Amino acid sequence: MTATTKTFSHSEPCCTLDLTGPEQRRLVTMFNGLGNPSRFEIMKYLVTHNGCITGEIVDILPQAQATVSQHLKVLEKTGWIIRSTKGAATSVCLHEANINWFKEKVGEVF
Amino acid sequence: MTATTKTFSHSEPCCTLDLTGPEQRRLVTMFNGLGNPSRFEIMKYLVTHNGCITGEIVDILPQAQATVSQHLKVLEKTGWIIRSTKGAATSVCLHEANINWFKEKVGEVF
DNA sequence: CCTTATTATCGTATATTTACGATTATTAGG
DNA sequence: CCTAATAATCGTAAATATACGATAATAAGG
Repeated sequence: MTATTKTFSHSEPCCTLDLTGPEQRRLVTMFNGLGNPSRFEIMKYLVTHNGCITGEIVDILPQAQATVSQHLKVLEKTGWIIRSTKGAATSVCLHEANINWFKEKVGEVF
Repeated sequence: MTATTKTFSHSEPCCTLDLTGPEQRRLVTMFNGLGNPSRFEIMKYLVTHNGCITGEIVDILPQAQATVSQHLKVLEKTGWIIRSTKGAATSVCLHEANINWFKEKVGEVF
């Protein structure tokens, strides 16, 4: 290694952005999960109604129960929520760990 | 207004999340824009090659030129990049203002 | 002008997403 | 057990996204 100082002719990156493989796919998946108005609305509702049951979410959305159920499935699969059986109903919670991970990564990236 | 202290029986929201209308749609649109592996890869490349020309991006992606062009169009439409004619070529830059706005909103939300 | 380089757009095929009604589990209460 | 309440799944239709090759548009150089 020489003692000369390195110089760059292009603009420096604003961050390292060392995401690869599974981590990168996971991040893209989370982006995709929230890239839908209905699903965003669900997340927004959960901020003030964390742990509510599915039926409550169905009531506040203008779509059929089956459609909302599908959206919830996507939100679960992409890591935004956790669902747990609560008698005959299902309780829906924000997946705080994943959400924090997402926010962290977005903060680092770009 | 009374002097009594308000109490809540449900868990407090972690933030205000006062997004609505156009702002909310814009955020969802940006989520959607990055919710694709190829488009994420382009953004990642731009971090270290900001201002590069389209052909360079075509070269590093495993897809046809037409496909990459479409992805660039989406990234532009959803506010992630800016394109500007550079002779016969097109220079691609990160839309820093929008990116910062996005990061800010994601930081506030959820 | 003609050619080359570069990128966008067109037309199209395939896959995925989104939405719905209908049906099927699952749980709780009587 | 039967019924009601709740939510998931099925089957399917329509819309959107993704990908490609072919073609068109644009700019620069000779």
